[in-house]
Amino acid sequence: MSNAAQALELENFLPYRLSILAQIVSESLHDLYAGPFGLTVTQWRVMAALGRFAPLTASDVGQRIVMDKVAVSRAVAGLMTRGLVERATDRNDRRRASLRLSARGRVMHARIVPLALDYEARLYKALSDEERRSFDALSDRLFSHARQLRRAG
Amino acid sequence: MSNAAQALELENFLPYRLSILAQIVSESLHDLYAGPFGLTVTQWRVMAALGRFAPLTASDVGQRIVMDKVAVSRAVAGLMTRGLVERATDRNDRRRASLRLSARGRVMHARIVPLALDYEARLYKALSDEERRSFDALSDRLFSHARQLRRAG
DNA sequence: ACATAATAGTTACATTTGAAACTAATTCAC
DNA sequence: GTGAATTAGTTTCAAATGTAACTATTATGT
Repeated sequence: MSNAAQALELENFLPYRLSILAQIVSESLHDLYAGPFGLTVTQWRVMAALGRFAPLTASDVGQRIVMDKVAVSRAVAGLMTRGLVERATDRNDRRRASLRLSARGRVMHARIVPLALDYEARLYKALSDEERRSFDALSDRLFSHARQLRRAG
Repeated sequence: MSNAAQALELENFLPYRLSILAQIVSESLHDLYAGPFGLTVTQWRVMAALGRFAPLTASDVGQRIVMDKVAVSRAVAGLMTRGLVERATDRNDRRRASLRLSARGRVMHARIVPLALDYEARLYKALSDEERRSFDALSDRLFSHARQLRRAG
């Protein structure tokens, strides 16, 4: 058993590598919709969630996109101000309100989705089809495992 | 050529998946050193860079850990206040200052590194050795490619 | 039925972060 | 050598974010 101190090689350290990869990808994507459409990252994610699963309550949105309720509330407020999202209070439970994209919101969503998918496609060109499937599977396993570790402490 | 609108499935969308994976890993790691040692993510990264490559200028640190100079400046200020980092102005170019961990900083660094490596090891248990090598290689390719795409626009 | 607790969502306050302006020192052009 | 442009790093101000407290409504226990 060696007692030599292990070195932390930041450039090979998985958490660090994941962080900078996610960061550069997120920034690249942000470039596509921030300028032209004036959306923040959180606003775009809310729109993406509503575009796919509406109607959703704010809590549902938060669960979908792993974002706390305050962040969702603020993003929704901004989207409502711009008329991109509509809210309707639930008749049976007036604490809840279901959210959906407005007509304008759907138009914007329909413009952004192809840009986002195109960027994803260009990114995936770094990998062959088989490599892509492999990466997706492995990253899923890492995610599930990271979540377990977090719960376990 | 299909003209059917493609759907954006957030849960399968690579940028989104990378984002939440990096986030949960980063938060888990943060739990290890934030409470016990009172460091922010950026402060810890600066310490990690200095622990491995010192002496470095603030700009060098920024390049190593992909962080802008304002963030580095603030992290270093905090670390200096706590006596964890030392600064020495360059004699030949007094704009520059070389940074290194202080004795206290080295002690703290030496305590955190094993915790970080242990977390990484536990995380990697989700994968076999071969899968790990595969994931590392593929994520490297994605990173390089993402950087190229970013430059290209 | 009534008090207590729980849930959905918002608001307020403090901290963090980012962009741009700024200071100081050095290099470059001529 | 002098003025303009660069570079290193800090400060300033505004925007974004997190935590905790808050409002309103519904559910629960007795």
